[in-house]
Amino acid sequence: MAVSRAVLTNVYAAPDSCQDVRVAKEKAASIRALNRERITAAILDAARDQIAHSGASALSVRAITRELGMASSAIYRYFPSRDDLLTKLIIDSYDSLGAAVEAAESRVPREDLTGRFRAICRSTRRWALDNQHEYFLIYGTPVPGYKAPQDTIAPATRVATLMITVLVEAAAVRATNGRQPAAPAELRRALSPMRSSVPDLVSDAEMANGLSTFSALFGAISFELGGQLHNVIRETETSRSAYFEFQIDGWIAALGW
Amino acid sequence: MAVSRAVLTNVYAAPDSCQDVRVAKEKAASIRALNRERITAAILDAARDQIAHSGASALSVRAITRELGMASSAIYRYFPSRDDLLTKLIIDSYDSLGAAVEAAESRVPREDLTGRFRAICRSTRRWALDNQHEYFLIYGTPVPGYKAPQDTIAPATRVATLMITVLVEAAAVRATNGRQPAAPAELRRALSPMRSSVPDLVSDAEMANGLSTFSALFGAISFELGGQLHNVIRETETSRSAYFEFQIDGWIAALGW
DNA sequence: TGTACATCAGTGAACGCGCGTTCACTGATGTAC
DNA sequence: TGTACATCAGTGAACGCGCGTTCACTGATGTAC
Repeated sequence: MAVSRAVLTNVYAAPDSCQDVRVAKEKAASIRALNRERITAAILDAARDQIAHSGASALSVRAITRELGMASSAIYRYFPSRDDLLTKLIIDSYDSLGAAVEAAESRVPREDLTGRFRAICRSTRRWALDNQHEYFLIYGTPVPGYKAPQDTIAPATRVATLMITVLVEAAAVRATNGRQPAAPAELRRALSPMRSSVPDLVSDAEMANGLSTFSALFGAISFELGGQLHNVIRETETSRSAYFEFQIDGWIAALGW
Repeated sequence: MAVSRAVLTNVYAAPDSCQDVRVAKEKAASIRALNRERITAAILDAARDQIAHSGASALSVRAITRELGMASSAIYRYFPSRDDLLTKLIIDSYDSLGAAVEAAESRVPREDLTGRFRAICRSTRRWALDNQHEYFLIYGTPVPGYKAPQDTIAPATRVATLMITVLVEAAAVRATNGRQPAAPAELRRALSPMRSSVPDLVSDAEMANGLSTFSALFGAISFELGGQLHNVIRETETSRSAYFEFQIDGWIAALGW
């Protein structure tokens, strides 16, 4: 009980700092609202810790509140149910990955298309290695019975959107050199849902290729994290990245850039 | 209780058939041994049903015994613990996939290398679509805290072994046409664990390429099963396979065959 | 600036549930003579 | 072929645990006058 209090006190004590006071004034935020933000963040942090330690399926609201030193019922002032908490964590994971990849990609000169592609691949892998359980939370086994709500869609597409952008610009470069052959009707029909969010400039084959490369990227990462490379690729970071870089070269070649 | 009995009776009743009697004679199997086999199989079936319905993490020995109408403690006459049961299921899944892929591959004429490669890809996907939860049991999120024992290794490598065989034969064909350039030292070192089970005939680049293609295959399948193609590729079997066939062509091209 | 009321955060007990595993037991099957 | 003993399969009660969620409550913060 004493320990619990200490944790909560730490959480409450934070508003002393200058920045927090400024923020409080700017937003005209009440002590209540500030604490609410702070504790919500503490809950999410504890939840992420727990996922990182024992996986998403073991996520338990009781364990979280225990960690924070609060009554197990208190969490219901912040999240209506375990599922809502899980949804929030999923959205945050997508956003965390999306932000990391966007940041890395934006540091490459716009005209360096393969450089931008490489940056996307590398930063996705980097983030996955640094956040293994969060990676599997969003790209691992679908949780049975869990239906992803609407709000997850936008964050989920950030990396794909970036990839498509690069694909489009590459197609623009290629387009000055000549037209592409038409894809078989069956493939064209298969791609129709994706077509609606990709300019006509990108041919069907380029689109399908890009998508296939995209899933290959995640396949490579899942293999590495899932232990499928055990006894196959040396278990050092140097070797693992050397093999990954080899793969990037292959993907670029397959894209015809 | 009455229902339970009925279920068990069904299980026990089976030895009436000619085949079972023959098997019993051949093996000089006692009624006890026969029942043991039958009930072990019934437990595994129920377990697979449960996995197919609610995923591996929800696997519960109590639910299995309930389904079979036996006391929850009875299962400990067959499996020492839940973890051992899970291990057996994992091994069976690997074997089921392995057998399916080997069967499909063996039906293609030996000299048709790309045909054999195609057969491996298609049958892997087919099996995964038909056994989604078993697929995620072996290629999905690693179960936290679960350490795969030695006995899973051999079954786990059946598909990969098949792939390597085709790779080796392709390298033999290629070898008559000329030598391959040496791979960078870093990549060569990264591949060293795999090297020990692949003949020198296959160059480092070919090996790395094959492995990368292999993970791309599983990436593609995981994307399809995991719902990542939702709103991207039309949700019909025709469209999904058309896109998959397109990918196979890409992989073959990337392998340089 | 002070007071009265409304809102909110957090508590602790309880509900009802399911889980894996152990244990002493009974009755059926198998084995040795 | 029959008997005596050993092995095995299955039972049902119990242990000890953790879970998500509800509820009536207390005390602190916020708001309107």
